[in-house]
Amino acid sequence: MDSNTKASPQPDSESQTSKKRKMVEKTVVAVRIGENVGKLKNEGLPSDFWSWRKYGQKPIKGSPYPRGYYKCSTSKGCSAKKQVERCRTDASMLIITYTSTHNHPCPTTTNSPQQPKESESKTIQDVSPTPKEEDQEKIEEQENNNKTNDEITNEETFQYLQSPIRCSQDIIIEQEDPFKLNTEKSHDRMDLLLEEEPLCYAQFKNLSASKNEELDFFDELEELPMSSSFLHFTRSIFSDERIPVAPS
DNA sequence: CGCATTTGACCAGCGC
DNA sequence: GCGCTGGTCAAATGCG
Repeated sequence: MDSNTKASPQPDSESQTSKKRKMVEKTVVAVRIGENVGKLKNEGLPSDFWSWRKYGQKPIKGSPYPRGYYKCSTSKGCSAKKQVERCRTDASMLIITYTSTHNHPCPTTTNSPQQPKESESKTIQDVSPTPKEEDQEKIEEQENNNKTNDEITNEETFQYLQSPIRCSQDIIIEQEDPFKLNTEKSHDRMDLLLEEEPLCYAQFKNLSASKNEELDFFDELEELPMSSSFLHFTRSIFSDERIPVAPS
């Protein structure tokens, strides 16, 4: 687009090195879109704090659903990308793969026009003053390298993420292992799995009026938080308030 | 009119 | 070395 041309796909970051298709920093997120498919934009594609521009779509072999390619349009020079595809066996599951990192602060913290609600931003900042995916990537890198208590930390995070939103769907991810394949292949542990259950937000809203603004934020944007900021965010909120989720 | 999305083509890595 | 597949670009189209 801007600097990288088609003819010479200069790697945006060192992580991409020379190999185009090899071992880039990836963060995989599984999102359940459920009944909101028709309601959400882009077939229920949840976005995060950044705005994304779709630049391609390709049918993926072995999957009945195409994969969409998105670039971060929040900042012009941002090389952050994400790929969105549906789970082969469960159309209600979206698999979002984030690659590269944002080279700009999260728009949430900068009062972006996309984030009309200020209260949410404040909340996020409270939880994570520097919500950068970069941090997350680093953390994950450390976790990969140093499998000590860091791993435990990650497991805790994973549990935190799972706990409040877990329904019966976690089985799907356990069984359906588009990530596990990747994990086995690259012996790189799955960076992150976050299941999204929109119902949780609705229920959460009912249960916690004080969090109404945050819920309204997600509800309004229909977004799925996933990055480090939201790891903390989710942990902070959900771990303190274990909302029992009863899938209806 | 401007911007985002769609879609086909092209390029490059990877497996056989 | 060849073919396949994934990833990206860019023109065309649609929408606000």
